[in-house]
Amino acid sequence: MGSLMRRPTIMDIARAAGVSKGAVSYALNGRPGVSEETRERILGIARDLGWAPSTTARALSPGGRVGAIGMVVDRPAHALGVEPFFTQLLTGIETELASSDTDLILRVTDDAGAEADAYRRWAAERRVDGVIMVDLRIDDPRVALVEGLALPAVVLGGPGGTGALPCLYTDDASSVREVVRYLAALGHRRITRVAGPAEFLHTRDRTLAFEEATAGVGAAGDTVHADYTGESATRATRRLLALADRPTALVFDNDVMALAGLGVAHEMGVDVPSQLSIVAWDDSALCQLVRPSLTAVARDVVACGRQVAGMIAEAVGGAAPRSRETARGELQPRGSTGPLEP
Amino acid sequence: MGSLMRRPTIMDIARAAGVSKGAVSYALNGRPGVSEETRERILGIARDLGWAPSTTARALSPGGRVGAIGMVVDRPAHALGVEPFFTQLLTGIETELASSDTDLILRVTDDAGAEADAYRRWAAERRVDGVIMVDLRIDDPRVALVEGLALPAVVLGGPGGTGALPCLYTDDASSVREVVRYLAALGHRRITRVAGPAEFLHTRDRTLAFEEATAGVGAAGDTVHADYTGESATRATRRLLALADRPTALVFDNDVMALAGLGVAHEMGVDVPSQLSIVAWDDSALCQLVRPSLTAVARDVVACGRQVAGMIAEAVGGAAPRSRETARGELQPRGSTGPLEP
DNA sequence: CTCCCACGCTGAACCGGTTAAGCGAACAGC
DNA sequence: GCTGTTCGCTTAACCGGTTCAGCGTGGGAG
Repeated sequence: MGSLMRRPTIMDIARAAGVSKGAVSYALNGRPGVSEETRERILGIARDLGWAPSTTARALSPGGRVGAIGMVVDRPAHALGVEPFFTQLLTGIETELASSDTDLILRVTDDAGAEADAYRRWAAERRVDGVIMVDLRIDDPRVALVEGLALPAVVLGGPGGTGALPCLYTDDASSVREVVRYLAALGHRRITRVAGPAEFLHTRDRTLAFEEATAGVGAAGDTVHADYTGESATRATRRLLALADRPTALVFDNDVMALAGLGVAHEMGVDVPSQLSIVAWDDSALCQLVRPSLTAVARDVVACGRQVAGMIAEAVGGAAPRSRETARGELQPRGSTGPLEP
Repeated sequence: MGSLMRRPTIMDIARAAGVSKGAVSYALNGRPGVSEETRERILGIARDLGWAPSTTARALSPGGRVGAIGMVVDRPAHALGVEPFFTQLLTGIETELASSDTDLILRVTDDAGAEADAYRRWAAERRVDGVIMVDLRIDDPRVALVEGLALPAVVLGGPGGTGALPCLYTDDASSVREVVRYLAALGHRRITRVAGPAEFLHTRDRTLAFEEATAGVGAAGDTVHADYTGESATRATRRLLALADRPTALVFDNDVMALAGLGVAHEMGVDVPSQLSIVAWDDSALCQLVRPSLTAVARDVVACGRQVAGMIAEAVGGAAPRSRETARGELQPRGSTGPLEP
């Protein structure tokens, strides 16, 4: 009864029950091969002994799971530093994975080559059962790579451009329309969007929808690109607000950039919202802490994380990959938007 | 060759080289037991075949590395959502681990029991080579648990209260003194600190240092506790600013709470900095994006992450555990602090 | 020439599970 | 009463590595 007891194995259970190793395995996995009576007895002993399966050993048998999902986040460190989106996504994924005793292996890289290497290594070493892919790019080479590795995967993004991989997508276009109509109704006719990097698929989708929607309400709808960091948004906003016919409304592709934009407006003496309206794409606590509070397109990112984790669990289980749609973002009007007051 | 080649095992290498399984193992692990010539040949074949070790199999036999470090973050989801600290730490850890092909296994839980379970399971199944412990509490039971599990570990926090575990600590006390002297020099005599949860060790250390420092300059130095979220700080700040003799300076234990405090001041018509000075403990891009920009105690959290990852790598390698000190936080004066103007 | 040891390698056990094959007993069908 | 089947379990191989004991060989020392 020492302090450093070896943890029980199925062999220990077998000895205690007076049966063979195999019988214990059948019993514990709910498979036929043992009588109901013996099964009960074995389960009881396992419980008494505090037995827990060794995923490591299980993974070794053909077709076994290793009990881990991989995710690579390929963003420059400074971009990741402040963005709530990522942390919220992580939280959602974790809560879902925890329920099935699955670990998340996370890798943060700052170049695409390292990301590809991670997938290759994970597949070769059987370190993960599947991967979650985020930040889908246009013609993303990772899709073919992961398909080639025969690694179960779910893409957060799309639809489209994900090959045969199932994806979890959002109807960004309708949220874009909602935002544009809302701003148009407030009287705005020069609306500029400070978007994320052009290579992201969802950036392009939003841009197309934005152009269509602004044209639809007879407004000028330009898009400039930044990289999700506050600094990049600060530069872009300074330039935009210095224009002769500066926009009267700005839509930022994330909350950090919107925050930066608000700061620049303040610094340049442009009042929000009487002279400039600001909309943030992702909502987070930040948007409500700042004054004026930021009107935002709120998505339940935590729920997204849960969903995508559920999907990868299914895919790992061998289910047919079926793409799903998340709840679309909803506009949360707050203090940073309003009618123009000359 | 076929599209779906089974990945090579050491047995395949052994066959190709005409030697035994054991010899291949010795050769690949750089251990004595094979001639230099044979080793070269085996390594060449392994390279040609594209062999990669199966961590799963390796973990099964006693004494092998699995190439993964575990970290549990036990904070309520909403608290984690916005805080840059965590993401920056993660980034630092990752950059360091990536250089040694080590994976990070991350678990986000919201109760201490689940955290303990994670350590136990990881240790029992040999899923990780070591763990990084954050958010050290007073009389933290995790220390004894992890020591008992004989799991290599490094604590981010301390010094003190970490038993025999090595830790990476910061001299918070001197930063506290710097902040208090700075505020006192500006004329502040009622300084209140909105701290993190009282159960964290670093919270207590800062509180003690704060009481001493404020007493030293003849100022009133109260501490109230919040939970690092914007909401909790909003409530606390509203209460504090409504007091008859309200504080003239507030020190918040993280950037998100400082942001919330700034919002409340604005909402209550208290001008920052002419009527109220605000200091944020951790610095981040947020502090510079907001107006007025927030005076902050800047620590290089990314560097902390790198350091702690380096330390756990050492500990896993069997090196003697030696605690280290990180660079202390430096005060970054910005727009949110200034002399009182009646 | 002999003895001993170091070297380089082999064979087999082992880690903790899963699973196919086999086997005796009970039981049903004809 | 004999055959065939099903049930309940055992045996043993297997997953992909690591590691220890053993063994033949060659070389140096005496």
